[in-house]
Amino acid sequence: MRSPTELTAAFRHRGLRITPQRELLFRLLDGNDAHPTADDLYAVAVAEMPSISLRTVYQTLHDLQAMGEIHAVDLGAGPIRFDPNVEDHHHLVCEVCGRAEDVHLDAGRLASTEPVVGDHGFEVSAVEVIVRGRCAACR
Amino acid sequence: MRSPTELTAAFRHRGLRITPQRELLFRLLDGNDAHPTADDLYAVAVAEMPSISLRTVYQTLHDLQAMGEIHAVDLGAGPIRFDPNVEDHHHLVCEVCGRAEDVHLDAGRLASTEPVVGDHGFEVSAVEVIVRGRCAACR
DNA sequence: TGGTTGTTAACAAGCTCTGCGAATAAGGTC
DNA sequence: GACCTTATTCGCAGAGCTTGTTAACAACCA
Repeated sequence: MRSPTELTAAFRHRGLRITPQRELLFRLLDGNDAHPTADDLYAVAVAEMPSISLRTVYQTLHDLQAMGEIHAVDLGAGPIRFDPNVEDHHHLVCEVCGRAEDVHLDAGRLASTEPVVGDHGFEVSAVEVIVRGRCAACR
Repeated sequence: MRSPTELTAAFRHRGLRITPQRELLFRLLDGNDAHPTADDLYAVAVAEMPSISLRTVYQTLHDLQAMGEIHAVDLGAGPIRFDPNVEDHHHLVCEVCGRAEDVHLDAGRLASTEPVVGDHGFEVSAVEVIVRGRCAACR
């Protein structure tokens, strides 16, 4: 995800308006590597802006997702997480505490899935890897 | 998943009872590679046994899952799918029609994620790969 | 400043899945 | 085969997450 300042420009460029709610969410997401859920973000946002609604959080997250600024990640354990890191990376998910960490798997290694997939006549657009296990803290 | 006959024995062995509902679901899952949802299975089951309830379908799927006979797969698109194929494999998901196909990625290739993961102090129990794209029919 | 139009908040509802309890039926025993 | 014990089923209510709807509101432009 780009910086809040750049996002502001990008939204304006698309004819979208900049509201205090959106600015707040831009800030909360900026550099956030905690893989928060919509509800997580809402909880933090509401502390700063009591009038903000959960609906607006979802709305803004969808807008950002549509612009490719964030990714929605379904880790198969509860609600969808949002990830402002759109670089090529994957996730380690702790089966005990549920926390997710980023992991950078060798792209070349995964790229070699393509010939295999080719046999299926599949046109690949993305490869997601979820590594499940127990994190250092939970062992 | 083992055959319906073997499952019957396995359930009995565990002190679980064999009911017509369970027998029906064993049959519907046997060799089923369509990655059905609980509701999919219910729809087919109800055609044959109008009195069966969705609740029972979920219940039986959980039982089978607890016995390791099937896997629950969250493809990040709608409800959970159930997969009687518990061999080591991964999934291709079509972003257009939503269908899922099995794909056998080279295990050795994925196993080499372990040293990378090791840096995080993570104890790996499973690696799930979802390949997204468009299937042959949807291109 | 005023008008236009995108945004917000609140509420209701959809969808998937689970908890609960009474009625039912499987499987063992006599 | 009848009976008893106990697992199972069914139906419904409800939790949890997410989205649709709409009137009031506010950002932006002229």
